Amino acid sequence: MAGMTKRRIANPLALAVLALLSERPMHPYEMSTTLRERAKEESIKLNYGSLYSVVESLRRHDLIDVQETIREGKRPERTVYAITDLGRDELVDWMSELLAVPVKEFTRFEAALSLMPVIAPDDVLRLVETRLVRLDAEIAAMGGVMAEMARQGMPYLWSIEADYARALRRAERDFVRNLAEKLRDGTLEGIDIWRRAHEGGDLPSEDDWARAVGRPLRSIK
Amino acid sequence: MAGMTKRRIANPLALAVLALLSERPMHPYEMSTTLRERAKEESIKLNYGSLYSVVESLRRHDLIDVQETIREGKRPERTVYAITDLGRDELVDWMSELLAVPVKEFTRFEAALSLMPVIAPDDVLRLVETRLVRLDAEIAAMGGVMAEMARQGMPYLWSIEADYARALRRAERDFVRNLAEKLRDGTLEGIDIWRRAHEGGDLPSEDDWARAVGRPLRSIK
DNA sequence: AGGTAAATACTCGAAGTCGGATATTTGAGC
DNA sequence: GCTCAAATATCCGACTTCGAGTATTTACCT
Repeated sequence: MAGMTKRRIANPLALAVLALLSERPMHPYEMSTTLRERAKEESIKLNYGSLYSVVESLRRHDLIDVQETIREGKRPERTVYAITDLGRDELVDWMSELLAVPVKEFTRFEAALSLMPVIAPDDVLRLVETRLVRLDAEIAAMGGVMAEMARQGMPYLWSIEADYARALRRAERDFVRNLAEKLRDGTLEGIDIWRRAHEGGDLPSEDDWARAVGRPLRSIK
Repeated sequence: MAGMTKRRIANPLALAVLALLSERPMHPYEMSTTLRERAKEESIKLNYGSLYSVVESLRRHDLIDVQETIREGKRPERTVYAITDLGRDELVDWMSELLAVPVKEFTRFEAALSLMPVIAPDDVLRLVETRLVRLDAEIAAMGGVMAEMARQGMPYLWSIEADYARALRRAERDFVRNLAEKLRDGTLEGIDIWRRAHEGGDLPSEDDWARAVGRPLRSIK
């Protein structure tokens, strides 16, 4: 259970393939349409190129097997795959690890926040205000999708990942709203140095910060 | 500002390189140590192999330039790079887009949630309870790091990305806590079908779900 | 003086990722 | 019965990513 050894196959799409094949054998194209039908595309990045290489990789590692290769008329051949016992074990083990062990995810917005001082504070304010509007719109849209799914009689269990995504977006929105306020009223700690550095027209240099703080800079951690 | 054309260079590490070179010219190894010193490694995935290819890619696109190549003693050559005007524009444009436009990020936990029914509900409960403990520990540790940075006189601005990461983790913790409760007291909608499907020893099939709901399955969206 | 750990500075190849190209068949509308 | 869009099913090559390897120099300890 949740063996922490580095997994040779890491793409979540491979996990989805194992999950689908644990229901019944399929060929890759059917996997892609099934994922789309069940709206898993929203939570697991699916693209055709990756699908076929991921399937081939699973086969090489004996987690799935070719069941048959059929050809109907002159269409391209369809190769139908089935999950192996090894694949079933891997599915449970991998899922257990994903559910039990939080891992750090590197998001783009976090990267941008960490480099924020390269943009002048007033410009940042305008940009995050724009983000705020879009986040609110997105959150509302997510609510709409979930309501529609409920209306169609689908259990919450089917859209739980959407609910999770919305919870994260809400947290982001609250954070951004708070940041915008602190930028607007000037209470963000460090904003004075940041603003002065940009007044000269240049980006703030390491020295600007060093002068402002006690001086360390080379002694963090 | 924030031109939405697909960026040929997408790796956030390239953004960090542009940001560093906007301060002063550097060679790649110095970039890596500087990023580490400033704790940017926490928010921007850094690995050596990627660094050198990303730098070469930036050079090919004329966003940075070779300034000089020096050799001290018998050490390997150091190639020092400088940002170009084009690079400065790209930095501002890219940063603006990252700050203003929320994009969907595919997290592993979201993928796992969407495939959750392949594990029996009681097992899922144990797994997410473990996650809950680890999330609490992680959130506490993040608070410790931020407090220590503040103690050393560093402005909040320098650890704002850590604060954001913590806000997301807190939202995740609240979500997971809520999920665990609903699993424990059986109020999670759909749990009965889920549990019955696993009682037979098999994983729930599409038909199990189809029988349980109105029947559509092939008519979602 | 000798040894070794850490720091310096990159290089390489295997593997994975991605979007678009390809080639056929079915279906809907006129 | 003809055409054009959509569906069916996969392949390809350019580009990235990643971890591990290489080779030297400096710093420190005994």
